[in-house]
Amino acid sequence: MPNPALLFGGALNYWLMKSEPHECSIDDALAAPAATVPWTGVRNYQARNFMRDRMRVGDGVLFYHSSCAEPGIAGVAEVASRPYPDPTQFDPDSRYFDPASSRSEPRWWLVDVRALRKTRLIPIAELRAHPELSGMTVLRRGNRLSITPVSAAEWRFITKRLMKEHA
DNA sequence: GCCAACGTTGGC
DNA sequence: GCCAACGTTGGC
Repeated sequence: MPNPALLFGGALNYWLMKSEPHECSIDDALAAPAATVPWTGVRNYQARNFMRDRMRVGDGVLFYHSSCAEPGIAGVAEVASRPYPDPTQFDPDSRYFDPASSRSEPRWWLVDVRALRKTRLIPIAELRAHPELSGMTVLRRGNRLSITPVSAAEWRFITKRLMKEHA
């Protein structure tokens, strides 16, 4: 088995990951040990597949606050672990418990995410206002995916331009 | 709280 | 395997 980094040309991928700030905000993530949090609770197959099959340690992450007063990008993070089974699926006391899953055949996988820095909040309306970002998956009508891919161009535009502007 | 959009469930 | 009903997401 060749090194996956060779197969993928060593190129990193970029992602946008939604978190509800009352569950885990960018401040919460930065305050965690090693500024790292397990991305628990994803119970959507497409989002799971991104974490389980596509993410690599070091991938860039736009940390997005959702279901809150000010939805938008709140910080920059990175993928900090390889995928592993989400422990909450085995915990009967967890709201994410999945009785249909088993330790021998886990259904739900996650990665650890390390917060790198908090940024000014970039509201979703501002993202929509930039034609450069019109192709972003997260902006698509009716999108509900909590994890979506971000292109290298979108990543550059957001991190190098929007994050340097003032609100 | 509304509601569009979409994923999941389950009867057939 | 179809598809109606239902549940959830998440911006507004």
